[in-house]
Amino acid sequence: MVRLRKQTLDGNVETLLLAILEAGPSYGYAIAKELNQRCQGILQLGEGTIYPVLHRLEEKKLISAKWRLAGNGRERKYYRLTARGRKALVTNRQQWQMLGVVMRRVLKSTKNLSPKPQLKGATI
Amino acid sequence: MVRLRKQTLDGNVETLLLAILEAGPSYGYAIAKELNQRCQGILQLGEGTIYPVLHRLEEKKLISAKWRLAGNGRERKYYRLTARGRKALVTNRQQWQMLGVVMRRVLKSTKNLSPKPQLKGATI
DNA sequence: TACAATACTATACAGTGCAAGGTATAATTG
DNA sequence: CAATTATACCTTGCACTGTATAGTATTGTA
Repeated sequence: MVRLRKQTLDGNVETLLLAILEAGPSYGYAIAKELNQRCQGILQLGEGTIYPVLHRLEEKKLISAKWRLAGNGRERKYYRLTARGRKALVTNRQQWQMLGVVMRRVLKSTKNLSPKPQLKGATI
Repeated sequence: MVRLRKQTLDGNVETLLLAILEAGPSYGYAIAKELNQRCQGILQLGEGTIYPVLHRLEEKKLISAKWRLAGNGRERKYYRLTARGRKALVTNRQQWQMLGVVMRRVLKSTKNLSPKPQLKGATI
């Protein structure tokens, strides 16, 4: 599997988790499954990644947690988006879009400049 | 100016610098100017960001440096892409594309699920 | 004379992903 | 019954990266 490197993903895991919770409350284990299934072959996030991020999001009050007993007799910690979390998600989407603009502006334009240095003007 | 946050940009500055050097050798101060001009209103990288990154890239042998005296009597440290740097840039572009796939896959699909919970079936 | 622009450097901090290791219960398989 | 797998959570500590801060030195301009 061609994996996404840490550095590339950096700063976006929070956004991904918020986005998944946007669809409705869920818990860590399920979120991991969901995410990894959706990004099969590209991304594989372990629990060591997801749980700490969830805790951070809770600290920042972007999500809130509630323990609940599931049908299978297991305790699950359900998370849901808070109002602040919803706002943050909007911001994060914008940020993501802006990053796209920057990356495209730089990655593309240099590509075109490099093979044929400068054609303008009569000289050459 | 609506700025790109560190976390959003994280892991991509190296790619940006490599991309700019793809067009030909340059030096820190000029790279900064170039980058900031191209991303006016979105991105503003200080020297405290760019120089350390250049040093790291040099350590990793993705770029190589050579001091040269410029016409204005100033010493400039010119950087150029190495073979490894070129390869890294290719990889980074791929990584960037993959991140796009992941983000779109997650950010979009949840958006559609959230407003209207479940319409399939006859109940509701 | 003072200030801006050019040009580079070093140090130290904070945020983030994630590997590694741990606990505990239910369900399945040998 | 024993062993394994799946479920479900947690913590500690490392490495990487962006960047704020501060410092040096030269040239040109007001």
